[in-house]
Amino acid sequence: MTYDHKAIEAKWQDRWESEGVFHAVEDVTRPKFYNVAMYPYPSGELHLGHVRNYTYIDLITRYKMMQGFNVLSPMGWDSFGLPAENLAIETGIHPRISVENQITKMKGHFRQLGVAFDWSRELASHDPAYYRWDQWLFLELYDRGLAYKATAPVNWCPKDQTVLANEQVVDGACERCGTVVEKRSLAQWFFRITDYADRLLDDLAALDDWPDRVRTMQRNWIGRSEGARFRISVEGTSETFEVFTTRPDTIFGMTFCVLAPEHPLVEKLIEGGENEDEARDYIVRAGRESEIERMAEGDKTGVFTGKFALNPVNGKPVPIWIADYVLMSYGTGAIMAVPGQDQRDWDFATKYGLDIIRTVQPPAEWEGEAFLGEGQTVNSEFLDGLDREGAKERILVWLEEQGIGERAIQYRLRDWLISRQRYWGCPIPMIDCPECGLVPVPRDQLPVELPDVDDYAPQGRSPLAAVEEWVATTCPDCGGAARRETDTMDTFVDSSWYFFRYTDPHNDQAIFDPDKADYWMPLDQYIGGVEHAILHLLYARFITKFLHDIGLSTVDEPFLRMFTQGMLVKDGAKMSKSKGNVVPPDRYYRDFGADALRLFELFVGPPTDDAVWNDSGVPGTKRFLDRIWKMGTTDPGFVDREPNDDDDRLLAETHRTLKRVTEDIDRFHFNTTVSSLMSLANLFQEYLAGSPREKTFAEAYRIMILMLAPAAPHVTHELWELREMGPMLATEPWPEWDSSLVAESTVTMVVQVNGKVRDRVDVPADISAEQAEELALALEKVQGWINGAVVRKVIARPPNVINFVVG
RNA sequence: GCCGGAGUGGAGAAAUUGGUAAACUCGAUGGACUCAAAAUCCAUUGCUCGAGAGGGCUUGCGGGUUCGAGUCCCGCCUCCGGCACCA
Repeated sequence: MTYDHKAIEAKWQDRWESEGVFHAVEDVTRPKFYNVAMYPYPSGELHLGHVRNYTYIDLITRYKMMQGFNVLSPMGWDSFGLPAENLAIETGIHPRISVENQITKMKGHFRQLGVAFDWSRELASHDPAYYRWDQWLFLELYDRGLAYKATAPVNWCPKDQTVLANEQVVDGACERCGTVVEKRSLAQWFFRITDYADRLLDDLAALDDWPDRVRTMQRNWIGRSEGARFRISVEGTSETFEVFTTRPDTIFGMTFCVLAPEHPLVEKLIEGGENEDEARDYIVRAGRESEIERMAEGDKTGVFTGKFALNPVNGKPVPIWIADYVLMSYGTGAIMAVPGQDQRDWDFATKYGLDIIRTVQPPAEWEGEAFLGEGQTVNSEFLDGLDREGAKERILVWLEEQGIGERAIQYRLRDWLISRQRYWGCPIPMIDCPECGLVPVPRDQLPVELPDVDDYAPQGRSPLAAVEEWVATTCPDCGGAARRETDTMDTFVDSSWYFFRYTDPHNDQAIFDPDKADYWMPLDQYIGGVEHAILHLLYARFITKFLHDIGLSTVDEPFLRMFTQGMLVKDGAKMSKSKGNVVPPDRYYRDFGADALRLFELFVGPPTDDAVWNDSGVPGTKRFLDRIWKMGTTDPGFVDREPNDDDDRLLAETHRTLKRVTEDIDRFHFNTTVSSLMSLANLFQEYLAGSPREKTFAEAYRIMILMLAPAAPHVTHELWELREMGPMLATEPWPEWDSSLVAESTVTMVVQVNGKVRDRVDVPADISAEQAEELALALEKVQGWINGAVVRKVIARPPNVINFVVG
């Protein structure tokens, strides 16, 4: 017996839409619940991996709604970006057209899955009505000095012909296409996220409902180091350079200094020197190599500048070297090298025959290598005898007194490089005027719309640069001829604030109404892939803090509770379009229905873990739904009799299941939610096979339908209506369990002898230790195992277990 | 190298606090129904010794704590993820 899933599912999808069941309106009389799944890139296909995520978000939406919350669950599109643009290069079709087609397709998929979204708030980042506010946000950042243009060595992807943010370089390669990135020195736009490094780090501590691994990843990414920054002068000149160190206590062990090849002082140091040619040669080579190539060589390389630096503590001259193991992008691009206490400096010193002075006393048996452990400070004049912390404190005070340096905190986090030399993104709203310099586009001229181009192919500059009539403009300040910025923004700018826009998606006067944002923010639940643990989640936190600082948001953390779901794996790889192993859900909709598919995706394993797709699972969950359907539709009527033990047990088990299911949903154990419901259905089946059904069954069945509703909404809505159990199920309150029914009256007690299970016996739940012992000792098997020996000890944990220790 | 997480039957897995290891589902085997098949229903299904009654073993490996360990502690192995010349 099977139900007509096609007809039923289509019917309820229509009803939910036409009755606006999931349309959310601010309502101060009810607690709100803001529930968001990360907005997807509109790839056109919703595959089984996506289905898993959206089933989770939908289950929560429906469950919270039944619990009486005013739930907002919106959906939108991360529609700018490279995939659409690359498709345009291939086909010549404008990305807007392909993206909008794909959005239509995907909306159809969401509908077929029965996901409860509030479509009235739909947004798309490629829509000028949306990206206008990206540009506005950019200008707000610019006004406060948090958006700036600077020339710096940047990561360049030669395949995609664009720069990449630090976060988008994985193992030295482009995150998108896997091409090894090159270093290039280019003038680019940055957001000064490093200004927020401290807050981004400190506030992680309060995000208790985030997965620990995500918080750890962010903490490591921000990478806070405490130490000192101080100036070192170059012997025989008036030049100085600055270094950062976490070990100022080892300053007496500085036997040389190293500058990054890109360091601005390098040119002055080598010019006219004995080593000039060799040094120039080295700098050119280092500049050509990617970071991977540098590291692949293994061996550290460098070249002597010919100049000496003076150690500020004792005036001793030490050679200044250039080496690419010092990075221009971290700290000051220059270091004091202390080979005695730093392995990298040790390697370099031994290779080039430089001095090594130990300033921390290693253990007696210590041989070779830098010593990084704790020990007494030695060879360090006024620091001698102090431990690490004592020496650190002492030298910091000394450096500050001398006016040479100060305490400093250094972050691994770099500023966020947001410009891209690509077409399909939000134009940066700036104008370059030969007279006035960089001038922001006045806010009343926003949006700066993306013009059409003939050729999307990247050529090392944005395709926009070829659109002369667009680039040529007038300066808003002086009215003279000027040119527009042709780079577009990283799409992570679009996604760093879209959850604010959902709260007021149609506002054309402001980015959003702060009162509306105040009602909905922060998100009560955010769900997405762990691959966004650093990029998107860090950027979104940064922009939220900024919106807070300029008075638009009352919250400075956007996501109260974060959930990262596992991936769906097939043929040993994550299910994704780029891996070519996606399974579209269509066949499952057709053969088994969305409810069966949803149920299996919930059942397949713990939501946080990766799950392996198994094709025979969906028929299994469909069988389960068919059984539920059969129980509810083939009704022989109820016999009029007093409830018996079977009825009592049925109701009690139903309430126990209700408790378990409620708690499991609350802690995101959706797989056991489903298995509990299956177990209960098995009991129903057993009950129905026994004595004729009494009206207790109707109550148990009603609770079953309510519990199943968030997971399998279509078939449960139909049953609810068919059996005339009430108005629309979606808005029915979540049931509450009766604790007197949940409590067990009889428990199976395990009887152990020397820790081994020897028998089991049913006992009253409130049995005393004495009674339990008496009862257990009387058991034949137990007697057999004790066999006359002395019982030395009895551990009774009634009513669960009793253990006789025999000697 | 550093920082996380994981390892349980043929498969996915379960076991909120240290108290019946393997719930639930898939798969497999046998049976009922059927002319037959599908569907459905019933039974068996961790390994092992035993004709049976029943016993022994079992949560990556080796130790430990405990009356009792998948769960806690110590030492390993393997896999996955993140970071990685970050001074």
